[in-house]
Amino acid sequence: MAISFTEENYLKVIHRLSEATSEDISTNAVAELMQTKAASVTDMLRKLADKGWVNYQKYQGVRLSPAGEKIALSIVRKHRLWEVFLVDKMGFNWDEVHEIAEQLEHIESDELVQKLDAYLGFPKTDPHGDPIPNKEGILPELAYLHLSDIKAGKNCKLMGVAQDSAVFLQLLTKLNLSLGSKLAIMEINEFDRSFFVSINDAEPIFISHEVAKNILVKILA
Amino acid sequence: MAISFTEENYLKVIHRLSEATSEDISTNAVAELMQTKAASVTDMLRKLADKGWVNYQKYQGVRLSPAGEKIALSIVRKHRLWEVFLVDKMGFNWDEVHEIAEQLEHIESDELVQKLDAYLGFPKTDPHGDPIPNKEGILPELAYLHLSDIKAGKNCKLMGVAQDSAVFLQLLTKLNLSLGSKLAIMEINEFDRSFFVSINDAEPIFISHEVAKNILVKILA
DNA sequence: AATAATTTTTAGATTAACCTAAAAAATAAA
DNA sequence: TTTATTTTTTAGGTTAATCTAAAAATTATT
Repeated sequence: MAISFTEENYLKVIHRLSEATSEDISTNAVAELMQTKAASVTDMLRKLADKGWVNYQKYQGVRLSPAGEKIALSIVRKHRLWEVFLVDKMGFNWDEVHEIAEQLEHIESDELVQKLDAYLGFPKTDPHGDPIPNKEGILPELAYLHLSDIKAGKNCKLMGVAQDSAVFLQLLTKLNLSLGSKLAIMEINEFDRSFFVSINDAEPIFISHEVAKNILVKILA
Repeated sequence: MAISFTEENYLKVIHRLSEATSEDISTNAVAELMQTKAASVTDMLRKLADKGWVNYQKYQGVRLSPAGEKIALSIVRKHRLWEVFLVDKMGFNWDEVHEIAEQLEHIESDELVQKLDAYLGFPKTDPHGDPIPNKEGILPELAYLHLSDIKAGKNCKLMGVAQDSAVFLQLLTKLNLSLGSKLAIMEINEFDRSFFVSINDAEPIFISHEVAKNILVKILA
């Protein structure tokens, strides 16, 4: 069954919201991420339900059906593979690729995706550390922790970010933080919950709680 | 001014038709290439004229304005660069890339186009021998001849094709013809105007006039 | 030059995706 | 448990791109 760019974007957004919760997704939540009005979302949800891609009962919220989940994952897969392409092959910075990948993710050609994957060396994550679903749509659960949840005294490694916005990524770059950076938490300030950390063994600096919340790490042994 | 995929496709089609003639382009000609109805074309031509991309007087046909020409050339540029990418980097055959490039040509990012161009080594032609317009939209005029116009006894080199359809390209591949192939015209049959040619010095074979018409060559000294 | 044939345009509808404003349902607060 | 608030849906419209059928203009043919 044919699918439009818009429908793909709705499925992607519902998928994204579903990752954060096991509850049904509200019309308003979808509207906000889609940058549209709730009334438009209601129309679209009915349509997506007719096509069998979501389960939707009015006033009860929405969740993806298995068919919808499969489509959403294939879009996420394409988005993240193209991001790897843009950074690794085209030389873009990690804060520059999101918008372009938003376009490229809609290119339709299974064969291209497969060849691209091979060309990139079957990457496991995108330039922000987000896992790339495989061909079967299986998304490896990477159980990373938010830096904001780590205790003082720990050493950890930056494995990903919880947000892809250009301003946030540019800030990380300014702080000399990128995938793989080593973080030694010297101190956490009670007052504003800011972190005093040494990055790659350099002089420690301050990182706001807001930033720490959006940094994903694993603790080093 | 914002432009839609559809508008881009209309400009591209008008550009393509304009290459073959200096006359104004008819509504019907556009309708045929756009696979749509003449009435729809009329609507769109008025809109494109309002936006300043074409010159259009009703019943008198249409031609691109300088602004429209610029847009059309940038789409052609992207289409051909992506085709090179698909063949050279992704390993597709020359008959497999047209449809995918039709999608990729609408990706919006000047920076990506520039980086892609560099990554591909600033190619001068696409995998079918068609010239790639440069950043300024200047399209080198490659004055190739149709094989059907060459006299018996001549030696020439295959420089391009006048048609990108998969069936045609697959036939060429079957005949062992590709960009750069050497063609020695042994004989031209008066009856059906078919060509008896030796390809890369192999045993001569027959090529129909229809095929010869769509092969672009330059004569070897 | 008049008629026939073809091409192009207009008129009026349709579909997808969106909107605003009002009504209905669900949830929270008094 | 009523009342107030918030969320969601319905109703009715808009815009872009398309369509069919009919009218108008152009071109070709006697």
